[in-house]
Amino acid sequence: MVVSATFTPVARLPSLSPSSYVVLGLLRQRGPSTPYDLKQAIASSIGYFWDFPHSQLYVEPGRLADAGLLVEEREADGRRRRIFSVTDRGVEALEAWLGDANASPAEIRDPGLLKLFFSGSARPSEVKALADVQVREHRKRLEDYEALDTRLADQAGLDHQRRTLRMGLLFERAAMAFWEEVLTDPPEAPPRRRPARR
Amino acid sequence: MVVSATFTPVARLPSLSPSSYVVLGLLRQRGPSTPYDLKQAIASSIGYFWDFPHSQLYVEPGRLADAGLLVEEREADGRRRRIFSVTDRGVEALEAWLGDANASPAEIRDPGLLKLFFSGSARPSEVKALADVQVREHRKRLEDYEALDTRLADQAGLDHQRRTLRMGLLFERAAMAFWEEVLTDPPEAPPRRRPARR
DNA sequence: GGGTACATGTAATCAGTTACATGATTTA
DNA sequence: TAAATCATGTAACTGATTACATGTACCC
Repeated sequence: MVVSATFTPVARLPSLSPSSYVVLGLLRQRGPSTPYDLKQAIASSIGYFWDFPHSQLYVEPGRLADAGLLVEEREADGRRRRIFSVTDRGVEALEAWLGDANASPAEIRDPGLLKLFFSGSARPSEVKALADVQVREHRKRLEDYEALDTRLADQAGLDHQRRTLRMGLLFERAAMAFWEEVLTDPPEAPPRRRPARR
Repeated sequence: MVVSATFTPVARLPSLSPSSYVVLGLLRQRGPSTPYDLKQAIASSIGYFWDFPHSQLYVEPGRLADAGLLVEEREADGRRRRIFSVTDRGVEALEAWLGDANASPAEIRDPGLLKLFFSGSARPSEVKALADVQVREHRKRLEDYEALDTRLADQAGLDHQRRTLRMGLLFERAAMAFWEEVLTDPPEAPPRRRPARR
């Protein structure tokens, strides 16, 4: 006779990515939500810092559900949308992550900065055009943040979101100052390089 | 008799990613280089803002070479390393990119901030621990940048690199101030949420 | 009732990451 | 000459993006 051993029926945790935690964390904050709800929530908050296309929000929750961290339900009525909720194990996973004070370092992934870095060989007018656009875009973003901040200030219980936004404000202010400086005091063009090969 | 029409033998440009431009731009700056050279160069400069694992630096140049933007040579001697150089078409592609003043917006991809955002339900001590680590890490990073800046100041022709680094300095200073503020004036914990489902 | 914007999802592709594996050089 | 570190690469996987496709609600 075969004795069935006790084993955990839960799938091995596929080490979770930042996007997993965004999904997990948002569901925790908001309670049961559809992918579209998440999309909306992201668009007006954490998406400014960590964005991804909406298609992810249909795939990633599925993964998390497979891992037992979420459960999926279907609406009964017409749309039959998928509604996800965090399970106890999901909360555990989230809290384990939050409880670990270590985090890999920030990366300012900024295509504009990347261009500046490589603009040594470009014409000064191009650098100026770049900086112009950047100042405009950062100003716009800054205004968005300020409006958002005002909204958050009214509501209780959103202090962590608001605080995170504050870093966004600081960043945008720094970026604006930076690009204005590029305009008023442009970097010097280096001596011409030797021509490329071939 | 078949008349061969004029056509461009160059492969269709697979729209280039930021990493493509990092490779292209570095090769332009440095002249012919091996993947390892690039790795070194990235580690002490643009990698702080836009990093990727070294394996990419063996794959991506291959892609660019297929697209006709680089040429690959082999060392004749023992190691037979692969040496890549930018072609005229590569320079064109790079300059087209630099010449376009538009750039998609920056994303501060910061796992630490992500944790803060979702720490509403965490214990205050956890937030404190997080902030402690962040202050330490940002201070360290700031020191790195300052050392790097001193080195760059000595050399001529690196003004654009140095300028880019300046944004890094501004960011790190802002981040340090921010996390110190989290320590001295922690965000308020929201009222307890309803328990998760299941 | 036709158009437009919002909403919902899937499939194919591709870039990026992880893991592995090994070779070459220096140093103890 | 063994150990350690630096250097070089590939393969498999999987997460992310792009593109497509269609459904539903609202507005004129």
